Amino acid sequence: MSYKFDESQPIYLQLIEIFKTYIANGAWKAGEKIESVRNLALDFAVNPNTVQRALVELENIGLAYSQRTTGRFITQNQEKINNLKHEMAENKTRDFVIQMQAIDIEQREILDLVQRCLDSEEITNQQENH
Amino acid sequence: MSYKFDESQPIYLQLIEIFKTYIANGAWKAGEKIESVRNLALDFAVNPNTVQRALVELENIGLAYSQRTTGRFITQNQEKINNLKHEMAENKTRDFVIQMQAIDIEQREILDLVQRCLDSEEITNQQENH
DNA sequence: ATCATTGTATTAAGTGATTAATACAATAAT
DNA sequence: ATTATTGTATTAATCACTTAATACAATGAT
Repeated sequence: MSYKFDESQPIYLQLIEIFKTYIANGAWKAGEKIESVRNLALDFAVNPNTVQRALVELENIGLAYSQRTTGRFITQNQEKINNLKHEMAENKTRDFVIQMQAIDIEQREILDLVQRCLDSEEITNQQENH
Repeated sequence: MSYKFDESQPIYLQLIEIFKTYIANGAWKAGEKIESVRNLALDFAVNPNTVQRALVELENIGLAYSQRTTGRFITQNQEKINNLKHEMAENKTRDFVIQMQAIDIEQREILDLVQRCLDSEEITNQQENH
């Protein structure tokens, strides 16, 4: 696995975002057991304490739960996962729009840029499928 | 002025982003003198050293220059400012699209979310104009 | 000429994130 | 029963960011 972290932000915050992304996109499914703290630490090449800190946050927001010696699991509440996905999507969209308006990009231009970016990504994906 | 900083990221990096935004949206115009390090530090309620660090970075990327005791100025190269704006817009768009695809949002849904967000922002702006 | 303001530099201290090295308790596997 | 693995907790050390308190040199304003 491995991962390139952004040096400008604490790793545990980036891990939270990564784990939430895994849950939102279905890589980690409802009720599924996730890797142990120690294995995740090996995968991401960070200290187990740093992984632990991120996972505790996942529990605090109800996305995971741990059984002392059995392991850690994703919430079995599928609706909670659906909500997570929708909230992440809306938050990211709002942040994006606010940032674009802050640098004085017009509405039509914002939509055009997104459309153009999606088109170029699509071509990339097609190439990868060959 | 004042500002609420994100605790998850170094302030000097956030200042760089803020200053670049000022240049991109025209709040700080080409050739214009900008406030002194000490005044900016007061405005943003941070240490002068932190402002200095951000401004040095602005110089390193050619967006500003300083005259030892006269003050600091925005680049007089308007094209460089135009390029900054375009690059910021494209980078933010690419980051946004990649993040949305990471949480498995379809292309049409991405565009719909942006459109819906723009619509709601527009209503807000209209209300503010009364 | 004098003084205030400018960018710049230096040193020290404090804070938070991270790593490191352990240790403990509970359960599953053997 | 024994062993390995699990989440969890603790303590110390390191590093980067930030603040703080200065100081210096050059220029504009008076």
